[in-house]
Amino acid sequence: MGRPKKERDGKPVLALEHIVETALRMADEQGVAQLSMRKLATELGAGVMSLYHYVADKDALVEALVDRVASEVNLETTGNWTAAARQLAVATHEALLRHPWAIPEWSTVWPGPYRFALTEQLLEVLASAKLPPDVADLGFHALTNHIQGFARQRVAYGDPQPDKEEMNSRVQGLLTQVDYPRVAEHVRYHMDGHANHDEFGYVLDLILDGLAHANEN
Amino acid sequence: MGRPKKERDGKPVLALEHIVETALRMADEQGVAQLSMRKLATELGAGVMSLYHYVADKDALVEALVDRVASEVNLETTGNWTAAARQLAVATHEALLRHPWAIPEWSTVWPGPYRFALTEQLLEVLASAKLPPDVADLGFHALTNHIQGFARQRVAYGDPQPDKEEMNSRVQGLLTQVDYPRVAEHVRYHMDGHANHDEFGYVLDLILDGLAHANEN
DNA sequence: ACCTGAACACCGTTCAAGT
DNA sequence: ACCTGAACACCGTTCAAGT
Repeated sequence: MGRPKKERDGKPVLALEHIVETALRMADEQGVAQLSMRKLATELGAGVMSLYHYVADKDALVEALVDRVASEVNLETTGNWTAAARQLAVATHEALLRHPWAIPEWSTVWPGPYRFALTEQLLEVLASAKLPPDVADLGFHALTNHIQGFARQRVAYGDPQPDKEEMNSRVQGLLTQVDYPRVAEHVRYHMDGHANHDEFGYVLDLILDGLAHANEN
Repeated sequence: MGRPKKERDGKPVLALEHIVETALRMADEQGVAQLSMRKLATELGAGVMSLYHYVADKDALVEALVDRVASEVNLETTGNWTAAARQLAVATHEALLRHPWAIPEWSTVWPGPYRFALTEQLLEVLASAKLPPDVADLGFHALTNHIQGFARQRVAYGDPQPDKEEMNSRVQGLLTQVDYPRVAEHVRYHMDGHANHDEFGYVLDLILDGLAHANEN
């Protein structure tokens, strides 16, 4: 709002980090869809075009934002490869839940350095397991799909999103609907909290056990 | 282009089906992101605002488009429950590959009737397996995540997309990169076609076998 | 019922100009 | 190097009006 504008002493007012942090906060509050270069600039107390000195275009900003989310994932792990893979998966899952707008972007957007480092780390952990190459590949994608898929699902069935309050009323409609009894039953199952609490970890262990088991044959 | 405009005889020029089919073709050609109400109207030889007599807003159009993709999935199945689940999964996977722009929308957008019918059918198939409720739920999400995740992955590693030719050059850069050796190795593995061809079916069977096996204990 | 153009309130981004 | 306003080429959608 009524912030000091322009330069202050000789130092730049803007900085990439400042831009990204502010954009992240705005995305967390209203979703990426609602984030615009113009709103972001206003929030920063700068002219729109100033942003373009730090970021090539809007896509690059979103990429930076997603990578900022990736940066929250702790890459240090302890224990054997299954423990390590589990830690990476859980940490990624939690980072995505902290920034739900990032879930659909996660595998759509070109990865930044943090995202690459995370992928590298997970692949490295799987490599350390000395699995047959095809099993390792399959395991990587199974883990990856599970991380994203579950985050999406958890947000969908979980707390109302700032982004989509319309959706919540539609979900209510579903429950009193009669055309799709199994769907209604399924939604009710999740709403009652039968699932959510640690289905993520449960399925994760199934995948990891499956991989470890494949290694013994 | 130079099409006949306005009414012809007494009949409406536009029709929801015509709008959706045209929009679908445009989305297939250029991606949903490039699709605009204005371009669509021009393509149809109509004024922009005419569209709003058939569709509430742009979101509703995209929902209709995604449901049009869902409508391509054949719901009739044969054989036991694993065979039936397999058929639904494969048919969905194929429909998504036919319309890659729909993959990120698939679980983001509110489902239309065809999508609901498909979900209902898959849940029904799983219900017929008489699995314990938690296993059925877990199986549903595993299948669902696998369908989407694999379609996404296959498009990412597969043929160049009309949408994102910039990405293809970035992938090339990755291969000659040295910072992320495991990532480069992984991408090369996929590019060499070691995976893609039927990893989808392979992992699908792992999931189904796992569910069937869980049922025996 | 069906179709429409003008107008409004937004976008991202190019350009030319300022310090 | 850093910042900027004006301008351009787009958006989706409201409104009031036409048939």
